Parts: sequence; C-alpha cells; structure tokens
Amino acid sequence: MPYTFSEENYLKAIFHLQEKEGTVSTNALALHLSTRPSSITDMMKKLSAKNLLVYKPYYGFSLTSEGKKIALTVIRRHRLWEYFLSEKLGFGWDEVHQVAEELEHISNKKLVDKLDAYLGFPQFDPHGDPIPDSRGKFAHVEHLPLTELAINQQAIITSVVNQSAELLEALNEKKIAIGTQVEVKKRSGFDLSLQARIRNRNLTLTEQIAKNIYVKKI
Amino acid sequence: MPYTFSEENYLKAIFHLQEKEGTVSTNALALHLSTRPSSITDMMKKLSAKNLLVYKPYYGFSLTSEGKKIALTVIRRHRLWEYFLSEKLGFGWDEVHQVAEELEHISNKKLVDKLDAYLGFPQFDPHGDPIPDSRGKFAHVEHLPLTELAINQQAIITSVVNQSAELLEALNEKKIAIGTQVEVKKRSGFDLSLQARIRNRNLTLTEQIAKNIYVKKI
DNA sequence: TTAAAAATTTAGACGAATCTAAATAATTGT
DNA sequence: ACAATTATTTAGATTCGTCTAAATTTTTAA
Repeated sequence: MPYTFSEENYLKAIFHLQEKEGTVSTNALALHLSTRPSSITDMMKKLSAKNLLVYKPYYGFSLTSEGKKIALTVIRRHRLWEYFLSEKLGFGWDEVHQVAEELEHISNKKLVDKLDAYLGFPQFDPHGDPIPDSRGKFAHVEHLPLTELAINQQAIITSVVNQSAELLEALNEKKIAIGTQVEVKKRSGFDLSLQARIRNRNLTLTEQIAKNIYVKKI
Repeated sequence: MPYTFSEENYLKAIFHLQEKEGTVSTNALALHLSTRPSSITDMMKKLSAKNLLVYKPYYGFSLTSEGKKIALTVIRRHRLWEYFLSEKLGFGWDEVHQVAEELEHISNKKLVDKLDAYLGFPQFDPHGDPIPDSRGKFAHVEHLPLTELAINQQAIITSVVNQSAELLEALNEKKIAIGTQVEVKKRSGFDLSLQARIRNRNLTLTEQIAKNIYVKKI
C-alpha cells in the first residue's frame, strides 16, 4: 500500500500519456521521465508484479484500475498543492508545477483531505486542470485547442496543457491566463500562427503556443 | 548541496541528541533512529566525507558548522509545517509531528520562506519549540522542567519535549496545553509525582509526565 | 520479402541505504 | 590488571532504482 516516489512517478506519467496519446510506448515514457528505456522495462516488470499495470513484453502496457486509482491520487495531491502554492503562498503559475512535484509524494490521506477542505474543495488547479476529488472523480469541461476555435467565436481560456516554465512565462508576458477571454480573428495558412483579440488588443500567437491553450466557447 | 532524506534525518537526530545529552554515541543514535549501529557507522563515514561532521572511529562524532546549519534548516521546515498543520489545517498537536516528518524534507527554500511569511513568522511550534528563522536563529526562552518548579510558584507551560502521541494524548485528556497556567502544590518524596493546580483543579502528574513539561515562571 | 532501422529487452554493473554476523576496541568490576 | 562485558566497526549481503552495452524483436522501406 505504500508506493515509492519512483513508482508514483511512473504511474502518473503513464496515466498522462495514456490520456494524451492513447497509447504508451517504452520510448515515449522514457522520454517523458528522462530515463533510459531499459529503466522503463525494469519498472514495468515491478509494477505488473504488483498488479498496477498489465505488461506484455514488446506489446506495451496499460494501467489496471488499481494503477489508475493510484495515479489519480498522485494527480490529486499534485494539483491541490499547486492550488495551495498559487492561492495561499503567492507562487506564480509558472513556478507551482516544480514545487508540487515534490509535495505530491506525501501520501498521508488525512493531510490531503484536510488540505482540500482548507482550500475550499477547488475544482481546478492554476493551469485549469481538474482536481480529482477524494474518490478520484473530477469535473470534465468540454474544451478545444485554440488552434481549432472558429474565427470570430468568443471563448475563454480554460487550461494550458504544458507546465513548462518557458511557455507559462511567455503567456504571462502576453497577459494570457486561465479565464482570459479570447477570439481568433485570422489564421495564417502559411505557418498556422493566428491573430487573436485578447483584452482589446491584437496579438500574434504561434501555432506552438496556440496548441497548448484550451478554450471553452461562450 | 542537495541532501538525501536519510542524510537530513541523521543530521537532525545528531543535532537533537547533542542538544539534549551533550554527547552522541553510535548506540544512542541508532536507538533514536531505529536503525542498527552498523548503519550509523556507515553514514558517519559518508557525512564526514562531506564535511558535515567530524568523525573519529571509536571516539564519537560532532557536527561541523555546516552540519549544524543543515540540521537547523530541517528543524525549521519541520516546525513550520507543524505550525501550518495545527494552525491552518486543524490537526491536533499529537498528530503534527508524524506528518511533518515527511514534509520537512522538501527543501525548496522559496517554499519554506513563503510558508513562513504566510504563517506570520511564528516563533514557536505547537509543542512550544522555537522555530529557527531563515538564518537559523531562534528565540531562546529560559524554562525549566516542571519537576524543578518551586512549590507554589506560578508558571505557564512553554513546551513539551516529547512528541510521542501517547504523551500528548494524555495531556489532552488532562486539558494541559502550551500556555496553560500551572502551580505545583506538593511533590511526593516517594514516587516523585506531583500535585498540580491547573485550571482551578488539582491534578496528579507522574514524574514521567512532569519531566517532559517545561515551564516559565510568572 | 527481406535487409536495414528502430524499438525493446536482457545482462551485468553501480551507488545508496540498510541489514546480519563476525571481529575488534574500549570500558568496567573485581 | 585483566577478564568479562559493552560499544563500535568491518565484512559481506540485499533491495531499489538506475545505467551502459549487447542481444533480440518488431517495423519499415527498398
């Protein structure tokens, strides 16, 4: 019942990749975790022996429901701490991810649930990602990448799906945050960059930036 | 510059034993840390190689100023988190120690300093122990064990120097807390237990309990 | 359809932190 | 002062998580 930091990190990473890419390969996971593929194989054996994932050599792996459950509790802790850091301690949204990477491994359930209550049971972390509740359930917001928003359609930014400090700083500079209203005025056929109207000003957003921004039509 | 959880735990334990007993032996440290003496020897070699303590085989060891500095930052983190858990999350004082044992190893300095500011730079943790500031300095309260308080001398409880949940629960039952006013009415010559007047009621305190309670005369 | 490339796994090693059992040093009591 | 006891250290092993290099399997492309 107690899992190591490493095990938790692997489970969390697999969960995220499974969500985003649908499938999880040894190489992709190694890249994501900055380890070597052979380390992945080693850990897959360990986790499958513990029935946290199903692993067939050369054929990939996928979390069992127990594995998913653990991944979700780690993600819950991570996002609750991010919210705490941002809301209570005044950290910037570009800083919280890094610190939460450490805090997320403190597994005391009472701590996490009391923190949740103290924060007022927040539903979303500072990047707009949903925070699972103590049963692992979380709010689902239908949202689409800014790259797919129709021209002249009003929308608000619901989340940014990339925790890199570089991206978040770039967005800070442009005064783009969760909840900011946005409208796409034009999309370039050449480089896929787009002209957006934000806070009554016209901005150019490169495709690389836009595809990390998710919005909800209003 | 980054120390492992283990290294931090050893340094902290040595610091505490050095304070309390003056001297630190391999066996005492092993007992304190619930490890085997041979593990202590191993770690002493490692820490002295890093210049965190001076170690001479068979002659004991003592922290260098760098070792003390690190121990104090760990203690600072521990007590700040204890204060947070008690003050903000509503944990009982008999529960905070355990949880803080995990939180204390998160070493991000900005986190700790922001937490400190958020809490209003508290000077004492829930057990009355002083919290070192970011430079390692802490308030010093002259206090004495309740076992040495003069008869009929009014005093207030300043700290409890034993984090065991059992002791703290016993004190909870008797409604004894930091800040509680106390007066010793009688001391038994037979078992060293004492009759104390607390909150206008007479209580019997065993020597085992009394020696863990520190007070300040008023 | 098969040879080259890419992905994955295996084999063997290493550092960290611990342990047990044996050896050695220090202390104590007579 | 020295034998017995106690404290400490050494030797050697184990588990965890990682690595490199080599082997193997799968995929791809000519």
